[in-house]
Amino acid sequence: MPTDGPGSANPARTLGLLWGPQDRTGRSGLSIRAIVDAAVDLADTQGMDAVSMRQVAEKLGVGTMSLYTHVPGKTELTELMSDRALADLYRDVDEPRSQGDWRSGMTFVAHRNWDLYLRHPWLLELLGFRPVVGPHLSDKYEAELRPLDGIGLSDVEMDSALTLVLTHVEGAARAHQAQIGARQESGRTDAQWWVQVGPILEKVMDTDRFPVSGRVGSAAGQAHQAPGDPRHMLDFGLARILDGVHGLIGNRG
Amino acid sequence: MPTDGPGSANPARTLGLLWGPQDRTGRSGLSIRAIVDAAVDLADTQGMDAVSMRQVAEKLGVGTMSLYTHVPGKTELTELMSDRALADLYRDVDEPRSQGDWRSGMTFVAHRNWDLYLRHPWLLELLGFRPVVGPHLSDKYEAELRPLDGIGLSDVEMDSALTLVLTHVEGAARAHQAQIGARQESGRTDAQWWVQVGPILEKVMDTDRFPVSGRVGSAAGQAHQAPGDPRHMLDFGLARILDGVHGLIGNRG
DNA sequence: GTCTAAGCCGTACGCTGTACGGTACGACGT
DNA sequence: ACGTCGTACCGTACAGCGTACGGCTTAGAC
Repeated sequence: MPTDGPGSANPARTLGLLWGPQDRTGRSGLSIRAIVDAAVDLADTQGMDAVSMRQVAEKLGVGTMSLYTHVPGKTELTELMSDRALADLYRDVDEPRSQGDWRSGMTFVAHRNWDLYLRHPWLLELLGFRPVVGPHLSDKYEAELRPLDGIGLSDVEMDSALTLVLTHVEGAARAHQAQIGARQESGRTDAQWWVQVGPILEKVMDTDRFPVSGRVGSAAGQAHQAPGDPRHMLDFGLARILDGVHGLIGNRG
Repeated sequence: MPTDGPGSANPARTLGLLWGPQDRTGRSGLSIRAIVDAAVDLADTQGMDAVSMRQVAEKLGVGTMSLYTHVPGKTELTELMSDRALADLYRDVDEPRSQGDWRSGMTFVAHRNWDLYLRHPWLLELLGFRPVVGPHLSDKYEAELRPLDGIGLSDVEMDSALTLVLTHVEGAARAHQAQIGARQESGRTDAQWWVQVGPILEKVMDTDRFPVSGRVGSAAGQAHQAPGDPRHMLDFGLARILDGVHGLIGNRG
């Protein structure tokens, strides 16, 4: 019985919680929705580490164990959180309707997901487990597939292409979050980090052993003033990926 | 002071540990290398959750607090682990030398990283923080840049392209690990999961509201017999990405 | 009014990382 | 050979975690 990391032991139970009514309140006003909202708020403001059953309960003015009346455990709570986080940004399925070409549509999708991760960075810590198919994720999936519909991809290719874009954004967001986190932990900006660490690395990495990476690493470091630039990474990768998808269409004739 | 999540508060200290001598042993045979090896072995066989200071110490037949003589804390230990994990696969910098075209070279790089994550899945849990620039990562960076050298990319583009490929592989590996983890947690295969959950989803997702995703999701589910196919995801994405990079070269003339 | 089910929650257990202070040993100066 | 000192080692303790268990309290059915 792991104490950490989401991943419901009983998917059916979680599905019931996700799709069922979440507003049924008990006699102290407690409800699934209230619990999840409190947890999300805690995660947004103080990070996922602050989301403990004790702290969520305290925020609600309720005993710790009362939460277990409504939620089977922390695993399920985090799964509910990850669906709730999508509620803000994907309320209207129809918004990015088929206006414009597919490329600008997918760019919109990518930036929307980027914003999502900026707003709820803790989502990155919950990902990487069996996808939680909640109502809001379904809306999201529908909305994000539409730009790819009818442009010459097979159904399976549509799914693959979307997954590719979403995975890329997730990776870029993870890199971005890495910078933020490390920055405020060390109290140093990236530029300062580069100034401090750069010389050490140059000393330890003799150019004989690292001819290519010495040159390239310096160039990239100079260009970004940091060990990496997630925002540039997002745009560069998205451009290459969309080019690749374009080629997939073209080759069909 | 966070109790969880790597990210050294003192990067210089970690750098010293990474690049300095790790074999200096005390009077009970304890050394940085021994500690890190024990931790890696624990993570490989029982997952990252099993890597606690107490368990590592017990595995070494040593008191828990003795570890702190050699390692400042768990944060630094995990950083040392992530560099050590690269040791097996990237011992020889020169192996994937400029034989063959760049495309097959990068395919080799991608599969090598895929293998890395299969062998040490816990690496995925440590990523997403400031990159730990250890000696083995430096070897890796050098080796992986070489296929891209001299094919018409700028230095910054070389770095971007490599990052793109590596991020993609990481995402695919994360999806793969999600399947593994959830599978052995629920005791169900993906096919069984699909059989169990599929009907529930079809009932709850009326086709009026989800016209595109209903069709595409079914097709993808049928094709993969699972909510996703990480291995297919790896190949499909890599092909699109390399096509995109090829286009970047071609456009230059 | 009574009974029952469900909501609420205090306590306790085993786990975590690590601060602190004490012990014991290896090396070195004399 | 002997005292001294730095350092390796480690026992204990503390705050925090998820949650099992059992008891209390209350709303609703009859």
